[in-house]
Amino acid sequence: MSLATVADIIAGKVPQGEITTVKGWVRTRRDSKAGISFLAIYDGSGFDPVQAVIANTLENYNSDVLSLTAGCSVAVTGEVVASQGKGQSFEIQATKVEVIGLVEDPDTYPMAAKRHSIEFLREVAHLRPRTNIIGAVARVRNTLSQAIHRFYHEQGYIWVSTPLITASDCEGAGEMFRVSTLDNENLPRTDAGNVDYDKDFFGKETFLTVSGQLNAEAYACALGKVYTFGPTFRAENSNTTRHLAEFWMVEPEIAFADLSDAADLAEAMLKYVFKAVLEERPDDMAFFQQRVDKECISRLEQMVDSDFVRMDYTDAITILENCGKKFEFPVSWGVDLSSEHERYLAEEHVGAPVILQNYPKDIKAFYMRMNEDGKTVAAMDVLAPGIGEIIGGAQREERLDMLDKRMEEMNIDVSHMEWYRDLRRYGTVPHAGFGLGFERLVSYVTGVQNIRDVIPFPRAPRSANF
RNA sequence: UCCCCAAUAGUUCAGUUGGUAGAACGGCGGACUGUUAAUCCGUAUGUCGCUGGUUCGAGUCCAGCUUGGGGAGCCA
Repeated sequence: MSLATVADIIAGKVPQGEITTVKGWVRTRRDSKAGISFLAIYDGSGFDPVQAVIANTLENYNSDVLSLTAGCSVAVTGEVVASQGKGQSFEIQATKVEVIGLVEDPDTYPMAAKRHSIEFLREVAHLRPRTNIIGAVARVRNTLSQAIHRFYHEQGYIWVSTPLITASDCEGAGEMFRVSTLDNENLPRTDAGNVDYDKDFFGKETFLTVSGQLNAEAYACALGKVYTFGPTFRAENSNTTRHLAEFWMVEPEIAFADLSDAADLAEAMLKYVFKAVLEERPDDMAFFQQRVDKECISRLEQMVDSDFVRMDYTDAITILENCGKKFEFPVSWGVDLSSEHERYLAEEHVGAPVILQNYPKDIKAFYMRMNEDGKTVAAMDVLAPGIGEIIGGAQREERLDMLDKRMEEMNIDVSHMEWYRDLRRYGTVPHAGFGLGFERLVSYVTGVQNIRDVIPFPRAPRSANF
């Protein structure tokens, strides 16, 4: 007797005639008074449940089997046989049904109904992985995550674990969460009356990181090709379908590389992970295609086979100015593109993700490399239809004098940045990298529109439940 | 943070000019069937988000608040 997953049984990987046990949860029960019941059992191993056929001759048929409802946990033992019914190739002819855990009140079990709004499921985040859609999201998310690690590993990148607690308050990527062990009710004060962070755990002000990039640069300037993949925190009061206070980010950093190399890497990485999802999760993707977004599979298939469009910011402005469309925010060279502009470029003008490059220096961060024109920096954004910015990256300023000039222009406190300047003082090299918002990637791949539904327990302003 | 919309049964929703609460699904009971989110019959659902106001009377009108959704800004 063996223990098998639902996925292996319905895929025919368990030989017919073998006695096996599956452990999982009941999705539905259908009774036939002709003398049998059918249980659809899922265990998370794949999208489709396995059917267990249970004869009323089983000793606990009346006492246990007939009281099973959606959500009950069971262990079913029986012979794997070819199914007599339509809808599945293989099923289990049960010889034993063991009830592990009943649902104590089926009438109020939140997951019992057939259809739920995605908003309701958000309120029961501890139970929603039991649904088809959130289960599928979890598997696709895992596949994307594994594929990202595999991609960088195969390309010779080192995975660097950058710190989540940081003292750099000038990363410029947004508001930060304070990390402190001080007693808020009784804060220590300096003679001048300010909070005395010398008394705090780290002896200085500390925060949760908004990006691992600066630390990743240090390792790239020693190990060549590195990446970070971990959680990131932004205390911005953003209430949208594409922002989280806690999200995961993939940040590769490449030494001896320029902007074009970073764009090449972004394109290759996206194609690699799209291909992995298409190959490894056809069951879940078929569900998303049927119920969430008709285009989700064809979109990925097209992208795997086509070159991404690359466009300079300056050319994008010309396109927007001449497209004849009225925008709420007027377009001219030097403005930061807003959602409507990015949407037009990605969704209407190109109809696919587009890589925008070489932005005006005044709308970008201090560490981005100044171009020869003195007006633009070697920055890039990957804009995805329906999502917007999915990747933001740049070639880093490797020239110390230029870096200092930019930090001065942007009023950045250099005192925390000496270590970062050292990277330019001791054997500096051109290098480049980008940040990929992992949840935005999951959202793009699955077609699930709200970012709060592609992370297990979303954290957002006024929302940190479970 | 700003703009718009919503809140009624476990869930998804309907509820007319203000007159005392309804359907479907799910649950429960039964019928029927190698069933496929089965089908058919029966049955119970409830602090109408909260507080106040208008009114003889408020799920319905008004104000404030709370929560949720969409859009914008910020960004990944």
